[in-house]
Amino acid sequence: MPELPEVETVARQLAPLVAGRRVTRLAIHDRAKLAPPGARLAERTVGRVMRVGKRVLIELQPAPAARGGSTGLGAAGAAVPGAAPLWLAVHLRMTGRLVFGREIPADTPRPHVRAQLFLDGGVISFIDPRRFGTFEWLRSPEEAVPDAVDPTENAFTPECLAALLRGSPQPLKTWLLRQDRLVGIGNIYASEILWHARLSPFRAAGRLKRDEIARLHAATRAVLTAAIEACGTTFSDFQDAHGLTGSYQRFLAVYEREGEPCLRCGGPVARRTQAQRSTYWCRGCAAGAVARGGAHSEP
DNA sequence: GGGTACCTGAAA
DNA sequence: TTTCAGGTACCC
Repeated sequence: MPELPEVETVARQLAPLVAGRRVTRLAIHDRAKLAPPGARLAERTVGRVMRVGKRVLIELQPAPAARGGSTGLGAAGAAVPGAAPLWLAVHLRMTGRLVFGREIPADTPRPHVRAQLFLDGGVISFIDPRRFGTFEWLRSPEEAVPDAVDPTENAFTPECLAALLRGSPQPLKTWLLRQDRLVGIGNIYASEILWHARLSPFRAAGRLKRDEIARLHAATRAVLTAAIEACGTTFSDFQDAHGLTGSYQRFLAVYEREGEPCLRCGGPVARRTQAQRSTYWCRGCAAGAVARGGAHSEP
């Protein structure tokens, strides 16, 4: 379930459930996707849980006994095992989910449970049918910060967006999926954002006019904000006791609505494969922008 | 850039 | 049986 709003939702919902709990052990049920942490895990305490880009970061604070010096160094200057900060960075990719459960499950994990972090009074399970998800150990959250702008942050302004777009010949939809310019937008929200901005997915990203960039900026902010408020978009309805679900699917304007009437003009929603992914858009609504800005192989 | 690969399950 | 799926790394 992972675009920016879904990952943000996971981090927000997980944080209060796990903060302050003591770590007991980590279990990897899948082939090793995660190297040993290189530091002691037991006796650490879960600290912050946050989203960075599309990843969830879980802070594992040093064990109290090892916390004596804030430097994490012993008297001889050697690193004290367990004293260094440690962060578990999880990328959910296509089908990954992080679920917190209060009961410790039996030794035989449920299907698709690839890893579990056992805590006092509960367990964080990583469930991932397609096994695309990834784990990584970090020493600080800064290591996860991508060289790209987070569209929910204040630094994301129309001027910032204009600078990012400048010179790119890529079609807008493809450009929005890049993670090295703006982080967090995936296949659902790319189509949704462009519909709200009344822009064709096939326009060259670097050729937008000032007012079009303003519309794209506003739509990006509005769609992501609304999706976060709705706790993201959920299609499959797993019935876990503590599974996370969102409700933004009720607000989707074009995604998976091929042939249905456009909510704005009533024309049919179109679908076309673009860079091996489905793009949904309304020809009629995007046509105005095309007429003014010039088509980029508009079908 | 585009194409392919990584995986599995659901739906057509 | 084939196609499609919320992502990204890697190949020419």
